[in-house]
Amino acid sequence: MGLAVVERVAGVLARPGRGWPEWADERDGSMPDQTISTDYRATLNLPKTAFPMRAELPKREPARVAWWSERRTYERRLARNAKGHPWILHDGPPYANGGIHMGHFLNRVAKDIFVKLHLLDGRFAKFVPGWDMHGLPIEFETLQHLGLNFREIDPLELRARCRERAIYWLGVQRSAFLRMGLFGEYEAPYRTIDKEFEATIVETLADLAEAGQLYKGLRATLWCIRDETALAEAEIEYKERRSPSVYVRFFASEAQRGDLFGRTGIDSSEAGPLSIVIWTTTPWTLPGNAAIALKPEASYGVYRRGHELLLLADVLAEKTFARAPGPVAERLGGARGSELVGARVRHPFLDRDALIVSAEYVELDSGTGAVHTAPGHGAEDFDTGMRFGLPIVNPVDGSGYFTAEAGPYAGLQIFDANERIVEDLEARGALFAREEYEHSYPHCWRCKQPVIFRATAQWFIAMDVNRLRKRIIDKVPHVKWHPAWGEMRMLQMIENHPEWCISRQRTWGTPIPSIVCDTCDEAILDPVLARTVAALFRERGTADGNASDLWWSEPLETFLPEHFVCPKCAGQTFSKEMNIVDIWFESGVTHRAVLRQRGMPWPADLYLEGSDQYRGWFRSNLITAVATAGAPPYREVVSTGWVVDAEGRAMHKSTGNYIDALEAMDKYGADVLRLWVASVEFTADMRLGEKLLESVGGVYRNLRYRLRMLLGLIDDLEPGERVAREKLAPIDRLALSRLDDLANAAGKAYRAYRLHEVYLTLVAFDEELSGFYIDVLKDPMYSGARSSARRRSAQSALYAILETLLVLVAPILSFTAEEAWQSVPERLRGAADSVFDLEFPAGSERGLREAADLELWDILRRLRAAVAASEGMRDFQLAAHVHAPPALEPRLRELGDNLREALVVSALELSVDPDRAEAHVELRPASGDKCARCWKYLPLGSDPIHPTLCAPCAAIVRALDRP
RNA sequence: GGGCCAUUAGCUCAGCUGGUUAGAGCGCAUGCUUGAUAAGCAUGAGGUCCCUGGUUCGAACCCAGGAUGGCCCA
Repeated sequence: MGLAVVERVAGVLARPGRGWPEWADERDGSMPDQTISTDYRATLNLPKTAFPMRAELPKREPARVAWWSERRTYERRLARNAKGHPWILHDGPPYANGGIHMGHFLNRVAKDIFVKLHLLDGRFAKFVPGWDMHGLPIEFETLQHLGLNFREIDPLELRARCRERAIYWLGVQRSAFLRMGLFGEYEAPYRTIDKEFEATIVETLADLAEAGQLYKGLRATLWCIRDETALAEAEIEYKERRSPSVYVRFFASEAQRGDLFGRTGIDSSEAGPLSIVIWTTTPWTLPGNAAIALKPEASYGVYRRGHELLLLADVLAEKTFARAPGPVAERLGGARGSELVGARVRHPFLDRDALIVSAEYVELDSGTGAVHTAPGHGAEDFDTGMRFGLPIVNPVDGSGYFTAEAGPYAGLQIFDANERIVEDLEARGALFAREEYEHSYPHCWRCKQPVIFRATAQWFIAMDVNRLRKRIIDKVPHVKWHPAWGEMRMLQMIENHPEWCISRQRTWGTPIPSIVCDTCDEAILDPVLARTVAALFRERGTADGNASDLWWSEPLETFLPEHFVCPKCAGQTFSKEMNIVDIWFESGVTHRAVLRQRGMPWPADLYLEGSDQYRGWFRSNLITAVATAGAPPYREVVSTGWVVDAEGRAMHKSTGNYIDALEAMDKYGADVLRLWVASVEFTADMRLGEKLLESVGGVYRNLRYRLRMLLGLIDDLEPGERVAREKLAPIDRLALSRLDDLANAAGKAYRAYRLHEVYLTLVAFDEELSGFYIDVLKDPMYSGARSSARRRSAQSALYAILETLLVLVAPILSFTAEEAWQSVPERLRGAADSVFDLEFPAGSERGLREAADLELWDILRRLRAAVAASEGMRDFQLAAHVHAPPALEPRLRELGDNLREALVVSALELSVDPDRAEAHVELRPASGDKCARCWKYLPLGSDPIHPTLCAPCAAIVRALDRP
């Protein structure tokens, strides 16, 4: 028999790579004694698994994406959940015009995590991704690419080119999204160019028109007089330009003079003409003047300067007077801007008044503090005009010539008119001073000519018709906002925002099917016509996404209802208007175009986007939903912050701190980046940099190694040998109570969208698992008899931990969880082909038993920590004496040998100590000698054939020797 | 310029309605282990809780003002 052992030893030593290191003999004088003791290593049950230590994520992940796709893992799980309660995260469409950055990564992965969570939870969590594919940035980029102005290309041709471009970018983004490991209907996403989508847009317009929610009104737009087109902010370049800078007197009439004297506390006997002095660099806008804006809280004074009286801001008086030679001025009286509101003065050359109004934007570092206001010629002026009900004077035509409304200047080109106007002002005595002025002025990106502001007719959604604004505000609190301040943010967006202008004079988009009466010029958006248009889109559009080309390609008669007459003048001939709808309106109807389709309910359970979407998609969807369906399209809204660089600054391609998502995945692997998403508080801004990702990589490795250890420990467990929970060894039962606790906490955090809390919970458990439970189990697992009840109990608990941990971690570390699940012995995996076929642990109602278990678990951890932290001898060299208070002692005694295991000592004594409130451990050297096999200090030599072994080890080894 | 958000250890974050000595993980240092080994365990160092002022017996926490950064507007 002895020989048999020696032979076995020889076999062990001969195994490649498993010999003693060369330095072993010099290391410790006792080595000769131990040489034989190492021989028993082969009789231990050491961890065994094929799950590799090195993740090699960038290499392995793409194969896993293909694996999921081939096995249709998402689709099959969704089908299995078909009877479950739906849980729908409605996807906000990214814009299809570029590659993907870490902001996309965060957004997609956060969504994916919650989709997977709910799939695991048995919910019908169908996820239909979408893309926003129309709009100016794509049109702009395409035109630049072609080197053309949009008037130089046939609209249908331009639309075809834009469509190609958008579809190309959709493809680029989709493949990057799949690389991230996302689940969802990526083979059939929704696109805003789909015929059903475009039809829905137009139908929504029809509904709004029918409800009287649409109107056509004026709006100040940037306008290029050479190209005769409205421009968007993106099409503007700022260049230096030289303009006349003029200070102009607006004289008060006799009656107006009296009013102003009263307001400024000046004696009515004061002689001389009174005027308010304004400053402008665009004299040609003076024909459009309707008001003078003052800063409400600023102080204004009336100054005598020679024979005349001048009113302007006190802080700017000296500077202004210095521009025109004259006597020293004397302040006679004054008032706050707000006190002057409502007064009037005469227009310098037209027969009308200018009203004094207030505006916060008036600045006091240049000019006179009295701002010439022409609502037709400036965005701020326009808003002020709306607030004070000023006439929107628009005396300029599309090519930059004055109309009859401009009186004496009719027919003049506006910039040419500057000189004439200044001369006339001078002749009338209205010119206080003039200079030339070099300043930054907006120019058209295409023709490089200076642009102007011009009031144009646009389509609006009326926020206050049918109390729409009020109805929206009432619904906002019905939504659950994460974080909670989102509610206030949204309320402010709705309250403070003016009317929503939904028309654009562009080509790449969905048409607003409005028509103009040739007789009376009335613009009409007829619901019946609009529905005809939508129906034709559905009927004649193809899968290419060209349905709305029909508005360009077909004559109006195709759409016009029979016997249609102008509701205003009964005219019978009409023309198409060629406006497209704002893309925010397009994405604003995704809830109509996507939800309720393909078995999804309305409203959605969740919208999750960056915090810029309070202004954008959250808002646009809310408005169209309340306007057409009377309720918000979402039950809950989660907003995320922005990904910024390691120093907290915004990422830009131009500043070089930009991180490309594909490159990052190639370097770190999607799972490390996914873990980063969970590791940060995503409702605030998130910093990201190399160093940070390295450290997340460290946490990833920890998690991975512990999964590997669990896999290694359960390798030889047979399904039939799994021990029922009630029959587990006491410490294993405690471990499962702790596991339930984890599942509860993680589930709660997940469902509240507190990902970072999930992460902290998992990492903390992982530490506890590794530092305590696994450490404690090593001895029984390694040195116990292979199929002993003790080992099978421990393995059953470890298996439960592994499975639960994989489910908890799968939404985040999808690749790693799947890889680990595939490394679980097939016989244990049962019917679950994928980790995503498992069930999310149901929340347990924590009972008294569980609470008591957790308490005991913590006591054991504390006792073990005391042993581990003891100086000098360690672990099995020690024998422990636990002194327990009377209430605790029986509970510890029930643990039996598990108590000794938990402290990782060779021997344990337990006694009651009535004087102690807490258990206390006293340590002394263990008696006996180190067993060559299990390393515990015990009496050795009970078996003469195995003199270096303790009795239990000797019995195990003998059993192994039997054939 | 306005609204909102953030600021706690080198990094990522906890810190409940104000209450002893402000915690965790990662990283770092030191030691142990060599039967999780490109691993495991223990111990330790590390903090002007952004700043200033106020309220309070007591402030990371409440109030006011400011700084820096971010988002949305202007």
